[in-house]
Amino acid sequence: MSRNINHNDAATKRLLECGIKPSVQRVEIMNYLMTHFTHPTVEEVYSSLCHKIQTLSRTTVYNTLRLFSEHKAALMITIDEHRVCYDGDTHPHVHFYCKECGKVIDFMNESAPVMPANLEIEGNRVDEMQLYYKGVCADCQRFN
Amino acid sequence: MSRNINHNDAATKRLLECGIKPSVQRVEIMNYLMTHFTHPTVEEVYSSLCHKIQTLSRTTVYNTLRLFSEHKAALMITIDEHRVCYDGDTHPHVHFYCKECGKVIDFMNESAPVMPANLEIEGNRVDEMQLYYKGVCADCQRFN
DNA sequence: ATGGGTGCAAAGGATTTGCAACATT
DNA sequence: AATGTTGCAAATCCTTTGCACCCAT
Repeated sequence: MSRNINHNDAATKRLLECGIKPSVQRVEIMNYLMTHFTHPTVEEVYSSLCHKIQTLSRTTVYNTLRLFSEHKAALMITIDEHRVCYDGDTHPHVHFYCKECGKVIDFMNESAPVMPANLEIEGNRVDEMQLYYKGVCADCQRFN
Repeated sequence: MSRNINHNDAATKRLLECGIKPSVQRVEIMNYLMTHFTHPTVEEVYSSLCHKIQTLSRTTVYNTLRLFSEHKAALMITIDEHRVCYDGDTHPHVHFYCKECGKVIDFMNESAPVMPANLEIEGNRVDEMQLYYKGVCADCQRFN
């Protein structure tokens, strides 16, 4: 149980650093993101936490994850045409999407674009860069 | 009218090069993509062409654009969390998404990743790379 | 008691599916 | 005739919205 308290401390710290007021739900969702690197969807976060927080609603998960991404406390990933997913790791790295199974994988060794401060291109203010690769993952190649 | 015939010839040629059997609908949709660089959504393609092809259905536009992207005749862009859009220009270039108005803009001068042949990373077959920038466009900054 | 946070139910919207009609070879 | 293409209607699924309740300050 002390493990859990520590995790939640880290989550709370992260929220405060990003200017987000911690609530029970927000801390648990951030804790989930900080301990699961599976690029979860709203549904996955919801169904993983709804037992722990009995009253949790999907709406709150939607609101919270959106809030996180607006405060750069998490990354919103739109690589999957069907649904959005989130990443607790906000350091620049490449995401790979498997068109067969929908899985999202981190490519840590590929060079990812690094966001410079105050970038403006042709008058447009840029504040996020993401590099997406798409293809067929190792598992899906094996089974087909 | 001869202009139109020329356009459609180019569209037909492109379809054949990509191994897609040309039909009236497919040629018109490809022609639309090859003459409009606005990153249209399914709805935009549909409502632009439904007067010209009276019987056109949204289903066909969905099917056709998906087919195009599978055959690399067009690019499916998932930068907008709410809807997919398409680009007839398949040369590597960066896409910018305005979070305010949802517009997608090409950044032709930014260096974009170029897809090498037969790329495999950690066993995963990569066959597409896209670099997305997000922020607030020049117009939306002006009005806020 | 005030303001933000939460959650339910309903609405909205994009996309897919099943199937019948149609066109083309 | 056979095969692939189209299009309608319905279904599905993700996400947002409106509103009421609740909690903490």
